[in-house]
Amino acid sequence: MPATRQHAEDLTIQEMARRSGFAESTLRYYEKIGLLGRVARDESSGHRRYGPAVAERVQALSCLRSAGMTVTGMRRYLELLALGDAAAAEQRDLFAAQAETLAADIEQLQLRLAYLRHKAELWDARVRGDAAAEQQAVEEVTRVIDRFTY
Amino acid sequence: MPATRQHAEDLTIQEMARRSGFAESTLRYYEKIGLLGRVARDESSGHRRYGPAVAERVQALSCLRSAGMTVTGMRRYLELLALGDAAAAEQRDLFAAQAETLAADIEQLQLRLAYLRHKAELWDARVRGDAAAEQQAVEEVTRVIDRFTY
DNA sequence: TCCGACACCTGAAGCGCTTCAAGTCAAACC
DNA sequence: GGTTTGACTTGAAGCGCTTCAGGTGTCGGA
Repeated sequence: MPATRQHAEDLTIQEMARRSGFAESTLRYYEKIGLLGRVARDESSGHRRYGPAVAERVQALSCLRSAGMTVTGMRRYLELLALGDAAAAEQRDLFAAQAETLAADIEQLQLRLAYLRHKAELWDARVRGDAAAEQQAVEEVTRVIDRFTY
Repeated sequence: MPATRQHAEDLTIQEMARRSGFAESTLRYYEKIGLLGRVARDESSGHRRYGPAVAERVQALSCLRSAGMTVTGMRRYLELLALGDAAAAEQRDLFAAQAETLAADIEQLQLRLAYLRHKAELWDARVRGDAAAEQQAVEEVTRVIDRFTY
C-alpha cells in the first residue's frame, strides 16, 4: 500500500526535475538552503512529494533561474510574492531589471557566436589550404573581438 | 628601480584582467590549474608579468570561456593548438560544435527574455489595476512557457 | 626617513551546484 | 521467500570560481 494518503497530483523528485528543468540534486539543494520551505515526504519511504503549490513555486523559480537570476534574486522574488499585490511595483521592477540584464547578455553572446563561427571558418580554411579565406576569417575574427565588451 | 629588465609590453595582472575580461582571481586560478603554464614574475616584487605570448593565450581563452566553453574544452583547445596545423580539422570541429551549442543556448535565452518581459507587463498591469492587460499578460506568459525546453 | 596608499601576493573558506558513496524502500522476478 | 532493480535518501567531496584574511613590495608625499 504505497502512499495511499498522498494526493494524485503530487510529483516525485524525478517528475519535478523533468518539469522544471532543475536537476534532482538542485531541488534537494534549494530545499536545503530554504528556497522551497519544507517539501512533504512520503511517510513510509521518506521520498519527497511535490504538491501543486510547491510545484508552481519551483516552476517559477526555474524560469527566473534560467533567465539568469541569482539565488539572492529568487529569494527576493519569493519575499515579494508573499506580500502579494502590495509589492506589485517592486515585482515589476525586479522583472524589468532582470530582462534588461538578460537582453544585454544575449547581445554579448551573439558576438561570441560570431567569433566562434569565424574561428571555425578560419580553421576550415586552413584545412583546405585556402590562404585567402583564412586571411579573411582572421580579419573577421579581429573585427568581432574589437566589439567585445566586458 | 622597479623591474628594469622587464619588457615594456609585459602586463600586470590588473591590465591582463581588464583586457581579457577575466577577474584577477580567475587568472591566478587558471595558472594554478595549469591552463597558462607558469607566468613570469617580477623578480623583486614577485608580481605576475604577462608577456605577449601568454597575453595572447589568455585573450583566446577569454573568448572561448565567454562563449560558454568549459575548462575541459579550453584544455582541449590548448592541446590542439600545440599540434598546430596538424590538428586544424579538430580545431574547426571544436569551434563549430561550440558555436552550435551557443546558438541553441541563445535561442532559449530569447524565450526567457520574452518571459521576463511579459512578467514585468503582468505586474505593471496589476499596479495599474488593469485587469484586461493583466489577463493578456498571463496568456502571453503561458504561451512562452509552453515553448521552453530543458 | 617615515607614512600611507595601493597593487599584489598566498592560502583558506564560501558559493551554487554537481557528483559520488553508501544505504533504504518498494515493486518485480525466479 | 530471497534477490535484483530502480528510484530515492543523506552526507561529503569536487568544481570553477569568488571572496576574504593576513601579509609583502613600491611609490609619493610630509
